[in-house]
Amino acid sequence: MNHFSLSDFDRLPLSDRDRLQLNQSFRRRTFKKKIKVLNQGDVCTEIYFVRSGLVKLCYHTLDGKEYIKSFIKEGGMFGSLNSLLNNAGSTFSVIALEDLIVDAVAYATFFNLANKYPEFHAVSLNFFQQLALKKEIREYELLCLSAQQRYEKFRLQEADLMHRIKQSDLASYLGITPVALSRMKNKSNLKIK
Amino acid sequence: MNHFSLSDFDRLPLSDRDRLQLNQSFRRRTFKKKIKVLNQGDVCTEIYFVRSGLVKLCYHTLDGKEYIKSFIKEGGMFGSLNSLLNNAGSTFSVIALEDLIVDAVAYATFFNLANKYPEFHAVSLNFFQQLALKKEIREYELLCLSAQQRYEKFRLQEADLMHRIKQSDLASYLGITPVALSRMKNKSNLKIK
DNA sequence: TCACTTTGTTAACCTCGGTTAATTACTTTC
DNA sequence: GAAAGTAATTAACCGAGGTTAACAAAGTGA
Repeated sequence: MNHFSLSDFDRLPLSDRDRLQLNQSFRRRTFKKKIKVLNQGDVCTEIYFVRSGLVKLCYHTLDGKEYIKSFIKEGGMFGSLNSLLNNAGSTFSVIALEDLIVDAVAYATFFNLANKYPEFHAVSLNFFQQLALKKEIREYELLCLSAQQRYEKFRLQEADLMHRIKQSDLASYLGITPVALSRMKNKSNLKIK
Repeated sequence: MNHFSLSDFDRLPLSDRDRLQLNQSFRRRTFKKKIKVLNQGDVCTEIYFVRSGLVKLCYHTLDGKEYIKSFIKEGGMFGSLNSLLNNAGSTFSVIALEDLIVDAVAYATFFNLANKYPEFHAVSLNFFQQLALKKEIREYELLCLSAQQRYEKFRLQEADLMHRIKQSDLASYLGITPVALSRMKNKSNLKIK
């Protein structure tokens, strides 16, 4: 969940009282690297704004495999759609890949303010629009591109993440094994030489 | 784009004048089977509600391959996010798989009414929420499930579509070739015997 | 600094799905 | 109802990626 950040709220014409309420409803939380921020299956009706650090959102299967949905870094946000919309357990876990600072806010707070301020409603609408668009792009990549093409795209578009994440996590994001990724990288190196 | 239909509007407490305007802004269109309803690359700022029939939303690649994003049947709706949100060309085409009746409405009409009626805003918010959720589920399937598992899931959850679509279109939706799907089907038949 | 753990590389082997092509079965259409 | 087009099946072959395992490299910690 990206394309939307805390600073979006600063632009809203809230009353002093409501702005205070909004600010107070944020709870700052910190997590050490490798700590699980959200556990797959747990209901989580908060939204998290990442101030610094990096997390991975990932599915864990019964046979112990991990598939990475997405990476969220500083400036981004995340939350569980299945919890927010269906009040059900999150379909994925969230794990800190770097020491993490987030601001958490209950989704209910959003709803209350959205009923009061049309501008706020536009913000939340925009958020879900951008999320749907982002998911659609990921769907396209998984459906139409080969692992090799997904790798090249990630390398170009997420250059800064390339040296912040483990190669095995990148492989899991691309939908292949670490062995396959290592193999692939060196094959394309040969072509360059 | 599903989980949202024309009947949602009937429940809205619009004024007589606005309801008339809303009803008048719908344009009924019909398409024969096999006709392209929307061409990949064209800007399309309308939303389509499917009254009867069936369409496929699909990506076409430069080398002539087709990948099916989703099927939309009567009661469902579709539109191009990239056109609605970015005023850019649609990333996919829409093709009628059966004779089709749709009601088309300009997305701008939505925006205008949403600014006027909070209830309307909730409808559009809900729409994008459900769309994001749907895309997330598809992402999960493509990332975590094998072709075989995706086939079984489709067979159970979209039973009515199984005999309305060509096997080659199902294969394209699952992300494999028609040959692979035929092979897979018969392999699992053997197991049943 | 030396042991220990984690991560990445490489090789051998295997499976699944892609490609091509021939064959059969079904639809259209005239 | 015959001809032409469209779908599905099957087989042979190939390549990408999975699996396992052994090894190397790089962190991490007492």
